[in-house]
Amino acid sequence: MDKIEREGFFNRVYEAVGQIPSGMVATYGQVARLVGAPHRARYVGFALHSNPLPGEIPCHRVVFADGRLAPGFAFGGEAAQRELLESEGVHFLADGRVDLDISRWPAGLE
DNA sequence: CAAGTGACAATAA
DNA sequence: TTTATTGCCACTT
Repeated sequence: MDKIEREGFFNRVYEAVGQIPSGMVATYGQVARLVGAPHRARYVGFALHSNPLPGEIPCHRVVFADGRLAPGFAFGGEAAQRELLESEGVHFLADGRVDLDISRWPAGLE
């Protein structure tokens, strides 16, 4: 937890996302806050896109504040992501959104 | 060096 | 209620 701060705020995002357990999802804003960037939500997603670090960064576990996914993700679409998250054990709403009420990773953060 | 861009979030209409 | 716009701040060109 000390070596992470190299020069990239990105690396912190990677760490935070990498700590998301299966069956859980974190929102960009939450990850941003965890890395110490309450208003850098945009950049959190940018970090994942810029440097996917395949295998180290479960981007599919990161969703919008509404529990929604990006309108044109990379895995093949939001639908593919839904399947993937369901496979992890994440609950979904009828609206196609993640059930942040239970699948929210920083449970108890507040 | 300056301007543009971007997997979001919050507020306004 | 949903849709549109603005603001954020670091990285890219």
